[in-house]
Amino acid sequence: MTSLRDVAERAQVAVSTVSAALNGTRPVKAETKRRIERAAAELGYRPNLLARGLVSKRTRILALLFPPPGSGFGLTEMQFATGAAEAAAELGYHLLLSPESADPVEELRYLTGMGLVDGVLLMEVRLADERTDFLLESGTPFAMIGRTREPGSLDYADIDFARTARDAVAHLAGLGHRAIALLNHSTGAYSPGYGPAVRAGEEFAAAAREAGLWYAGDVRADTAGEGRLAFERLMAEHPEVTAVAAMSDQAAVGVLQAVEERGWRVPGDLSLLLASASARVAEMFRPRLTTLEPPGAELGRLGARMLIDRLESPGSPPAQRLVPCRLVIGDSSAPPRGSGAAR
Amino acid sequence: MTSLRDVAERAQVAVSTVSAALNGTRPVKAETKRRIERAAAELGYRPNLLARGLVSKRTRILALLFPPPGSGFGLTEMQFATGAAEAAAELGYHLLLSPESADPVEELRYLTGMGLVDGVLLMEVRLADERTDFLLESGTPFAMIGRTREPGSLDYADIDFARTARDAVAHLAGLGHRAIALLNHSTGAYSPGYGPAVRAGEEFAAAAREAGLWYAGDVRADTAGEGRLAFERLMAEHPEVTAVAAMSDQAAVGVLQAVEERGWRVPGDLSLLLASASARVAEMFRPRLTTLEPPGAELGRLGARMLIDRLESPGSPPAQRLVPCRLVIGDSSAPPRGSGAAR
DNA sequence: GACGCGGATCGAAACGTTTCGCAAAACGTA
DNA sequence: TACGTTTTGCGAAACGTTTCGATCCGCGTC
Repeated sequence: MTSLRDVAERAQVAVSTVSAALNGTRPVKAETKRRIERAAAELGYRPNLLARGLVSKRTRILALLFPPPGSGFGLTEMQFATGAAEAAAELGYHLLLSPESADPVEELRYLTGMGLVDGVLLMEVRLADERTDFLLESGTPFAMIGRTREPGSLDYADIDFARTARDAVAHLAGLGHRAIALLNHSTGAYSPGYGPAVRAGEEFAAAAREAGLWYAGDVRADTAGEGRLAFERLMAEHPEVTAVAAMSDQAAVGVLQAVEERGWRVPGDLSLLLASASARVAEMFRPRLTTLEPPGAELGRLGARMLIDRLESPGSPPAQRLVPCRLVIGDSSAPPRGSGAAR
Repeated sequence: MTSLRDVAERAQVAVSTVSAALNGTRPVKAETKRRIERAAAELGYRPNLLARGLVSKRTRILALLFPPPGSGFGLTEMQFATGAAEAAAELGYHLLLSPESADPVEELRYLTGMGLVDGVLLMEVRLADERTDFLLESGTPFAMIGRTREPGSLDYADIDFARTARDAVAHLAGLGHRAIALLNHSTGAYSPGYGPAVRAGEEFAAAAREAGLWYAGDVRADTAGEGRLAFERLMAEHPEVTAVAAMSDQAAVGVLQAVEERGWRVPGDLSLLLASASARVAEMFRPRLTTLEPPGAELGRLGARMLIDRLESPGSPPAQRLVPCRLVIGDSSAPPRGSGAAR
């Protein structure tokens, strides 16, 4: 491993001069600089990040905490990670992928105490999240993908649920639907206060109200089995519902089962929207589902970028970005049954 | 940030003694040790990884290179990452998620040159892979998820394609199929020599031969459109084929389209297997597809573990593990058309 | 009572950087 | 020529560890 000293020797200057020349920390005579750069290139010199980090207290490493598997870790969550890693790499940073153990706060204490990471990127943020409390208290810079209930002046990138819900509702209302339902995540599978579930619920309700649509909100399912039952119950209690938006792809599978069982067809008898699933997933369904595709990679990129901004200019105003899901129209949404148009 | 020196002061001993006591590097009198440990706990001391790494030349950080998005990065690939991160964490290591740029070797040179990572975990390995050449030459420890054509004494964890193909073929043969086809990845989308494509092709052919089945191997598709066309062509040329295994979920979508267009049903008229897709994905299809679920998380875990073994006992014999995909039987495989059994 | 020995602890050096006060050289001006 | 100013480069210290030879102490032995 070639060090700054080797370069200094070869270029016939002092170590500190090499450092200055290579980093542009202070002016170095053009000719000397050239000589140093040549020596560095010839020796294939690469600065040692550890030594640099030790003195500068900056490692240019970001940690991304990811929740234990099973808690709905899908394609979208992976896009957070790859998007963040890419944005970080573009800006000269690295991303550490840290699995979250049973005690996330202890995990964070450990992670930040080592001096290894400059900042933390949080995902799967809950409305009240102990992790943010710890990070605030410990003074560790961080940004969130998702957000707490009162993000105050914290940095975050999240889905624009308000906009997304209104787009979806407008799509359905435009087709002629008058009564819709949101098949939300079940409270059991996710810790209570799981942001997306709560916000989707609130915003779909608001959007439906604004559009003058009847709305059933408290229908919940996360598995195919649950989805089937939930849909049956919904139809029993509210037969007027002609369109359903499902938050979970698994639950959508159950709805399709139930639809088939009663001899119905999608979209003739029921319009089915998939909320929070990539178009790639929606394509696998028959018929191709209309979907609200979450901007996973973009949120990851934004999160990483705002964290880096925070690190490099700590005083700047908080960055808070909301990005709507993209409505990708498939073959599962059509005018409601009995409207005469499609059958 | 509390340092070794603070602990030493509080415990009234020398810095080096604290280091020895905390790491067990050399014997320290029980009472002294207790005193030191108490002081460390009271101060909330955490060793600084950078300083430690600087002298020990070991950071306990592993890098996982992941390919640029678009090259078929799905749920399985993500499981490599999370599995590896978890296994690493269990053993006290960290995982750096590194996006691979256009020049992977330069990327590696950079990554390993900084002294930041102890070893590298490679995925999406090709049969002839320049990255392994570089890593071997530079003496960087590494392990592969996947493998080159001649892995020699390299460490790897890969899918057991031979076993997987035989399981799949046995399943189909047992149902009565006599002629099958593998809908492989198209050569265009993947760099030539993409291991899984080549090995799946070879092993399915071998398994079919052994089972006495007629086999069509050179059918390729990676998108729905390609899948539809490929299937149509297959049926035109080889109408005797009654079962298809698709390597790509997208291609399977195309096959289902084509099946529907000709008024057929799955599995009555065609048995369709999904190779290399998680059961969760297979469930979204109607009917639920029979699938060969790759052991993504396990391969990730194995890869991380063998890399760590290599780091901690460099002389140990190479670890090479093959794990078969799990055959998850869905509703898409049944006796062949015309067999009288199912219709 | 001197000597040697082993266990326990200490102190200093080293890892590869950055940072900073200072000295040397170069230049312009009186 | 002498002096002040700017430019350029140097050397030492510091970051928080690990490592290793040196030192100190108590004890048994002859």
